[in-house]
Amino acid sequence: METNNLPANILDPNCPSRVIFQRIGDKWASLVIQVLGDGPVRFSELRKTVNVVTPKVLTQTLRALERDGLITRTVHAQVPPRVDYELTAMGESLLQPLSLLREWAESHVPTILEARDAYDDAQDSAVLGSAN
Amino acid sequence: METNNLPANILDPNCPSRVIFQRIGDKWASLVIQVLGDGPVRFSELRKTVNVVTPKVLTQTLRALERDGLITRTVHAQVPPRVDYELTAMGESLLQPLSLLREWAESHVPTILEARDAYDDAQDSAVLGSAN
DNA sequence: CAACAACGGTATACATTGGATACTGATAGC
DNA sequence: GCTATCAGTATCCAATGTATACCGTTGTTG
Repeated sequence: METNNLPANILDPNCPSRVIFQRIGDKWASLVIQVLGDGPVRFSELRKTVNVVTPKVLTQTLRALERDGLITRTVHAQVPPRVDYELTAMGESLLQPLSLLREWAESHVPTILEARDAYDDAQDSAVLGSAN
Repeated sequence: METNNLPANILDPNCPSRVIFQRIGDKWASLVIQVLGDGPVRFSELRKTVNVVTPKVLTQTLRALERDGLITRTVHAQVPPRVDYELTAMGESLLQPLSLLREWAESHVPTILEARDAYDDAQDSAVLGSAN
């Protein structure tokens, strides 16, 4: 069964690859996946590790990831309740691409901060110049 | 000069690496960078290629990328005006990590769509079941 | 010569999303 | 019975994104 006869195209708003691409680039989803890379984590633990997300948004994020088959949600019948979130095999396969992006970000911090300073200085002097 | 004596940590909301990580994961920024991978593109062209972004948001995105030193903005003194956006060397260095993520998304489309169907079906029957 | 088109935006109003905070239900321990 | 723990919901408000109209400049067209 060929479900994928059209070429995937990130630039087509109707292509599912676009939605998926943006899901994994999501502010919280990408962080959650990386935290879960070390093994299962419960809700409150996740909330502490991923600084700082509100319970509502964390729940939304986790539900979306679960729906897409990237994580599993396991409820333990205990009181107080214990719910573990864990990467699926597909979720784990995302760790490497995400790590590369994270490493890129971490290694370019100094350069980017310099670029910002230079840009902001240029903006400031342009404003001052136009006031003359 | 060591500006980076603290270890970069995506999970620390005060660490610049986090801000940068989220900028490159931004809905439009990541698409713009990939479009610019083929060479300089002007504003209206970009707007057509990256379906479908409003001019306000595209401008915001481009300004942010320019400020971070990932793209350059070149105004040609013509009428009607011509403004070209182009990747810097640093911007180009982002192409490979972003491509990996894009390839991941494209290759996992069928699996994720199946996972969604299964999840939604399970939700539906749970709702029906609880209504009995 | 007046109206229009092309381009790169900006301005304004509105819809959607995200965030802060309070609260719930179940139960074990005091 | 009062309190704490945990995994969320509910509610309200702020920030962000979107749709759409509009601007200035100048070459072209009628």
